[in-house]
Amino acid sequence: MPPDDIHDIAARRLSGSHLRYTASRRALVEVLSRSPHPLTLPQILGSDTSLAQSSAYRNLGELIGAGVVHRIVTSDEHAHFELAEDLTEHHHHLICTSCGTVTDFTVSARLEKELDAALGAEAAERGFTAEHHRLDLLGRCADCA
Amino acid sequence: MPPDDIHDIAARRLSGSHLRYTASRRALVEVLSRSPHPLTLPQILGSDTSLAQSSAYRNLGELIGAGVVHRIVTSDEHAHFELAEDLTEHHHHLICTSCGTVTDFTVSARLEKELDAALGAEAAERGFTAEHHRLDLLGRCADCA
DNA sequence: CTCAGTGCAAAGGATTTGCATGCCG
DNA sequence: CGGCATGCAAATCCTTTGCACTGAG
Repeated sequence: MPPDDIHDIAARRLSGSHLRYTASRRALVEVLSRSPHPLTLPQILGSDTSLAQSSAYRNLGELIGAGVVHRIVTSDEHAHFELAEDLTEHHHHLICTSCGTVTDFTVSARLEKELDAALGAEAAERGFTAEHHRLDLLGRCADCA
Repeated sequence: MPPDDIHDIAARRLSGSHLRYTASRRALVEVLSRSPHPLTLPQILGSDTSLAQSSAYRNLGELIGAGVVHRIVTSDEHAHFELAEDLTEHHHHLICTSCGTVTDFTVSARLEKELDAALGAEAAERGFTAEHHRLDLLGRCADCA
């Protein structure tokens, strides 16, 4: 999907909640869409000091509420942010327990399907309404090994 | 495995780091071993007010360091604690995005094996040293549905 | 004009840490 | 006796919130 569409979608989802797709919000989506992996708030602000930290958190919150951004919680001190899966594609995370870096990866469609089947059965059995699954691999990244 | 063995193992692992298996620590392990699912610190203290909150956090930290306890981070405000997998058995979590409750479940050995194979391959390809994987199902529990 | 967006400063809240005391070995 | 363990209170630090001001439509 062409990069521009992401902004169109984001704008549409925000307007659904009477929220504007301001330059700040567009910038956040832009940064996240360019990154090959989820980013922490410090990383997001990193270069661009023009946006106040509180505004960044606030806007990410709005974007999350609108289903544009997804927040990933690891044992790392900071949370990590990435675009919602339906704006990218379903994937999983390699999480370095040493430096906290999060990297994306995918598994075969077949395995993915088996997972969904197994999880769906488990959920049904307990009256649990499944929203989505999370499969992460924890360990040491090449740099920290 | 008989419950008592858990304490023996815990004591042994702690002593390896010159740490004592005190009554407080034993109590923490006992509470976690009796619970059918991971607990938050407030839940752990819950009934037993005899242990100071700071000591509970500190002891859980020691137990985690000794590989006796495992800390689970969700988007919930509190972290959840459970016994290390080698003291129980490999399992996964159903996490309620509404009330934060964490419930255990397992999948077939065959699927588990496929997962390990797929994840292992992915890790090897990137020079990532895998420690363990995490497969969770997020959604609404029966009570919150 | 109205109301959402933004920055700054202050508040929140889970978790950690400093320090003095208690207690096991 | 020496050193870990514990309580209490204070400190941390990511994240959220209050408030006044600015700006888009």
